[in-house]
Amino acid sequence: MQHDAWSPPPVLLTVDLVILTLRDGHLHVLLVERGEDPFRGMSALPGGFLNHDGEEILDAAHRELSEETALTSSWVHLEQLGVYGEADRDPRGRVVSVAHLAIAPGLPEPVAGTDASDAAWVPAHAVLSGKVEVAFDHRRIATDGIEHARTKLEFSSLATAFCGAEFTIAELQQVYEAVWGTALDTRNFYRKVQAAKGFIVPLGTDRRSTGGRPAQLYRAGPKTVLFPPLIRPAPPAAEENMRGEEE
Amino acid sequence: MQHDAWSPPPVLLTVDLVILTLRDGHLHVLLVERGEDPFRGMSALPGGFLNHDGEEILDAAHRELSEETALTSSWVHLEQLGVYGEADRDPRGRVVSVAHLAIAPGLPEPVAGTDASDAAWVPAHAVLSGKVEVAFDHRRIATDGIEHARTKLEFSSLATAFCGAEFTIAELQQVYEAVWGTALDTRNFYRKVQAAKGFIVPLGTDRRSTGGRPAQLYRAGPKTVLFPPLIRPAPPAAEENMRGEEE
DNA sequence: CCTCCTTCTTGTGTAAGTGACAGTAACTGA
DNA sequence: TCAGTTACTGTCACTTACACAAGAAGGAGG
Repeated sequence: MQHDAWSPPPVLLTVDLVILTLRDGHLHVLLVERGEDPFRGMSALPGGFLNHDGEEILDAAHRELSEETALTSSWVHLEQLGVYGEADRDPRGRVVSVAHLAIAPGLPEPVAGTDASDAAWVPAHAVLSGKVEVAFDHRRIATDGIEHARTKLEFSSLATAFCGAEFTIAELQQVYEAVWGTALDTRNFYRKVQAAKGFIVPLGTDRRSTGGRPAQLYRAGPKTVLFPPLIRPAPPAAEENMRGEEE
Repeated sequence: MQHDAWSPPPVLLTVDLVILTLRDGHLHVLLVERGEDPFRGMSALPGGFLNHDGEEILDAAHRELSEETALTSSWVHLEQLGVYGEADRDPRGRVVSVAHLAIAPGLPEPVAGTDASDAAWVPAHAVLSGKVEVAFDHRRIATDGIEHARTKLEFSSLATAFCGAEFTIAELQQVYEAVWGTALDTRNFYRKVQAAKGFIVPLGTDRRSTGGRPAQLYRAGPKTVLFPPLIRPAPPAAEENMRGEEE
């Protein structure tokens, strides 16, 4: 089927990042304003081409992450999300993007002064709902990334990546509430997170005065998979009445 | 940072397939014997380069699937698994592989007479344990694919992809037992699969004589996400005794 | 026709988990 | 010490999960 004269078509690889963080109790995504020509001036996910032929994809993701944010690679969760390679997704030609999901503790400073013309934290719902236009197929990538994070919060200890090294259970609950967009019962939350052994480990009763009773501090535990998981409450939608459908 | 003279390094894209099926009650993976030069003669996952610049990745996966198996694209589950692009994974140069997971109903015939020198169904445990050597990083890809399938069996209706259009609950249970490698309680299994509305729908009490009582036939239902999920029983390993760890 | 064999199908009791609910504990500042 | 703020906990009703064994429906053979 393949002649010796035939050679496979080369493609260009980019790395795109869905960087999530919490700001004032809401989930935010980092978007940059494109300074280059396709979609110049439009918002887009941070990302870029491989630097050189030998650069590892994950290293490129780390590089882009530190270029766009002032984050050291530690304390940042970074994982591969998937490939987006539709033939017509980039007007420049065949560009295949490896999307990554990054999660970082709250970064109050809206990063700026980097390669990209401008960078800003945008509320996640603004991207999901389409209020903010984004270039390429980046809305789908962001949507997939956010949904991935929401699901992974249920079954893994990913939520601790939104917090710093030390956090309180109340802060952890805020993470879940912000990412899922739902309110949770405090008492049940306490019971569940403490029932999942290895999720969080208590530190020496440190305190953090915020005007009330001091909170116990915890750090992330060794386990990355949560058991039992924290099942996300079903949204009020999807009510399907099926009657006469027994046996 | 990037000069006008700079241009991103091109890479070659391949599509690799982890094709799973059930044969005599055990999970099998399709491996081909490589006829080309890197790792010639060694077993590998079926796959290949993009045919031309405009070929969609998913289409390429379908093409490779039908080249290696006599399967029509219908009745085959095919989804993207992830990207494997380490710089030194292919001695020919920078080759990035988009791995896919394919699941097909039992194919008793060991496929042959295709482009690849030879194709054979290999028991999954032989690949996982390293008994069978495979080229490139294909052992990791296969391992990831199998683990992905195991997890997805819990939360999606993926198991029906291992069966034909019609199946009995006992056959569906065999799928779960084979993929997970564990025995399941028949009564609880019946209750659970029937509790997940939209998972399977009964047909008109057809029968299939196997010497015993005829079995009810079912087909896959409309729902792709299972609720409640079928939680996989924890393997006997991973017993961690943590004492004095209360409160 | 009866019996045996093989396979499919079902119910119950108990243990654990889940969700809804409100009040107490610990500290700060006036 | 009193009010304000935040952190933390216990119970009860209900649902779900698991372990467990007997009956139903057909085929084969006497």
